[in-house]
Amino acid sequence: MTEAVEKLVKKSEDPSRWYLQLVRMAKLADYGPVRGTFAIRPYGFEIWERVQRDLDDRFKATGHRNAYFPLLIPESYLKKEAEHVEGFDPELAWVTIGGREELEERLAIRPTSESIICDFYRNWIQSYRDLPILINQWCNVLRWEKVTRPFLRTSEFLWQEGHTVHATAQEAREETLRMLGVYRDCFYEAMAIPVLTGAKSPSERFAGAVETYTCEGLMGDGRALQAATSHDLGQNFARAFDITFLDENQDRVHPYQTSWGFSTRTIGGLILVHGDDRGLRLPPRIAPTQAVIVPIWRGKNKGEVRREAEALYTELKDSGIRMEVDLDEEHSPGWKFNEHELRGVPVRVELGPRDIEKGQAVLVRRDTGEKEFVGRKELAEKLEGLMGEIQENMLRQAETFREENTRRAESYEEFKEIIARERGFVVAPWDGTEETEQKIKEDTRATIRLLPFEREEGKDLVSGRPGRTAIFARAY
RNA sequence: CGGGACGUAGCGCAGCCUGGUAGCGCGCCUCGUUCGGGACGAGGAGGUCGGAGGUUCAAAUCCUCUCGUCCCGACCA
Repeated sequence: MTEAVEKLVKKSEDPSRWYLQLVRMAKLADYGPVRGTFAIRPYGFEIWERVQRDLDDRFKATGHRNAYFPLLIPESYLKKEAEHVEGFDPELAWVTIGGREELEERLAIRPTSESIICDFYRNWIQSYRDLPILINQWCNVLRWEKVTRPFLRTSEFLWQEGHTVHATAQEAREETLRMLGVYRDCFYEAMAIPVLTGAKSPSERFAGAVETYTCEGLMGDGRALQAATSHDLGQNFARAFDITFLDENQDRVHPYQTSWGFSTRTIGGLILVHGDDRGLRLPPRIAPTQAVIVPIWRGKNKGEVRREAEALYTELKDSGIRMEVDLDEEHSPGWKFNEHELRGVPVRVELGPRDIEKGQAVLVRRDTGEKEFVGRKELAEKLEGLMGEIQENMLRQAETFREENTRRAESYEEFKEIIARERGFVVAPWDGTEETEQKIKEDTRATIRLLPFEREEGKDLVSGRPGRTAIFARAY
């Protein structure tokens, strides 16, 4: 390897620096002038578009429709739900001047849209016949963050927020869990990230929610990432915003609401879960380019190789694979190999004079590095099959990693040692009190990531009191 | 928001201590030779030294403030 390749620090040596370098070298994002603002560059945005499309299809399939709500939220709206303001107050950015006039009431740039959406919903909902309301919004939000990193924590970020309204508590709860499942499927099937799902502890709940459910992924450095959340809001917001409807019995009652969100943070998760020392690795389902053809030519046969590469490109593209052909004449094949590996392209197709002679091409998998010679006629079919295989293998690799890094702690000593030494997920009983949760956090910096749905009883490692199993980790 | 480090060409850095005409590597542009794991030669372009104020005949260099970045902690998708 040459020194240029070694410019990317090893993931295992300095994960933090590796991440920042990779984001810039792979042209995913670039820093903005204001703290926490970033430009998502075309390659990064294409990944987001793929994820977005996958999720959006799933939302539509479960009966949701998209809409758009205002960016600016009057202060008085935010204040209506007490817990909600308190939760977001430290992170708000305010608009106080419009044109040249000082505003009578300052306007918050949305950190999330519950409050302003509820204000609309109050007017839109009169009767049980208006329910359920199943609306999703794709937008940007702003939270004044102190410590930021591209994708993982940015002041402004892109996301999707679903806001639904239901006649009964039961329906709202079902919706909350349904959307958690939708996220889970997207992570597993599209992003090849094996997330764990479960409920949050009360202290980690969304401000204003009755219950928060989460998808938690385990990153390559053993830290957990909250990747998407789904909230059962109960009647909290309906009461605060005075949303009511007449039910079948002619009684005026408050409806039940949910909200759920998934953000560009997941791109950070994708990088951390799948990336390696050579750079990014993208699952085929969301890779903007699924296979790249690198022609290898010599002076005398350049024209021929070039023509063959172009023909192969057209042929494979027509068979439905997202192809790219790298006809750049300034760089050597070796340079291109490294470049496309850095970008995480799932398969490289090498085509040189020897291959043309033999009527074949060389396929190299990004996930395993395996090299294979394939006859020209079988190429399209082979590639198509490879996409599925790579997708599956990447999920399997991530799953294996997660399993190897999920440990049961039998004593508090052991718990502390695991967090200090290996990190990863630690499974241990919790007595349900905030005191023990807080103590563990102070001692180890690990927090409860989730309470699994499968209830398991046990004795709390700190207090000795009876409790249920929780999953702990140090989080991003 | 605390503790530490750092802002000099697109990227990585030297110069600062001891003030005196801004440098190196990579990248970029042109031409030629190359091309199966980051090719080579020759020419060339590019910086109000993060910003503001101060000290000085003179500031990248000294002082003050400010903005930003990174690492380690407290809060969050």
